[in-house]
Amino acid sequence: MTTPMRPFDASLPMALLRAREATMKLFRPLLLRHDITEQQWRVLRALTSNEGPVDAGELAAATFLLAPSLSRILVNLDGRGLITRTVDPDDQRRSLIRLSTQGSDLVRAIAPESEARYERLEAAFGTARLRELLDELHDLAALDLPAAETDS
Amino acid sequence: MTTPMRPFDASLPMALLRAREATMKLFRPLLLRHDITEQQWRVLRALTSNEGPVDAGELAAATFLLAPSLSRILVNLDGRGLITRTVDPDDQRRSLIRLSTQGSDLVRAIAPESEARYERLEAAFGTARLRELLDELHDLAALDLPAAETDS
DNA sequence: TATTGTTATACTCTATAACTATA
DNA sequence: TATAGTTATAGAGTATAACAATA
Repeated sequence: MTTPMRPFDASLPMALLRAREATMKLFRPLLLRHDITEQQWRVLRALTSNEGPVDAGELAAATFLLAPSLSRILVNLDGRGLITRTVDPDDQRRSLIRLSTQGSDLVRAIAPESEARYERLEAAFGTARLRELLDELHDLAALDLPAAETDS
Repeated sequence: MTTPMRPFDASLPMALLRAREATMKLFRPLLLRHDITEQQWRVLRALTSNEGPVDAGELAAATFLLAPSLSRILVNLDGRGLITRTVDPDDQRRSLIRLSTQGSDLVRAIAPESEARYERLEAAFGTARLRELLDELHDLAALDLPAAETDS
């Protein structure tokens, strides 16, 4: 007897992708207008959340970017004057990244439009319902299932 | 008064990405071992769901791939003998795609391992809870919010 | 004329490995 | 020796436009 795959529609990764695409459809035009890629925006957002500076490792983990990808994004954002990078005096291998004034200004410029779109989504889906969904997604991400024994 | 951004953790797109990454971490090694990319797998999975052939347009919509990306993936899968492409006799502009015997064999070979991993996830998160989450994600994706007036 | 799919082109990100500097 | 970050390299996908064939 063979093991059939569950229907494509019942696949959790697909459901997450579908939901993410539907959500991003609302925000993409906004980022495009400001000439920011999704990944660059994730970096700027992560930096906005933190008061102080963040090192590259933390930033990579928070944004789900690989170190080489992040490295290039930081070169780009630095070149555009949106972030500053300084060497950590306590550990000179570490690079401390923070939003520049110009970077903060950009986030502040995007914020109202972004929030307005978010509120439309919230109104359409339901505030309480959205909060519960966020909780469930958070718990799902926290599962941290071990890789199979057969994986290297 | 400025509009502050909501915390990075409370961002729905980030929560969806985080959850998707956590989920895919379980399946990626499996695809890697079979030398299939995530996007190629989406195509194979979409073809598995459908009994009959599917045209490229439907496939692109189902897999969230742009036409040029799909086009290259189809060349690759065709070259590996995993799919067949025929011209639709009723509309010769359309290309009808279906899984080849070899493609079906590959999906059948991956299915048991994939399902085993899915069941571990289901057991850890809860079957009923997962079903509810899938329902909510489905509803979220179905919202289809209109782009803002300011978007072109 | 509009649509379906492919090809062209430039860019970004992914992924692994090698490298530099520091610890 | 190990770690943090960058650079090298190859490959895949994104995105827009242009194109050929068909409707």
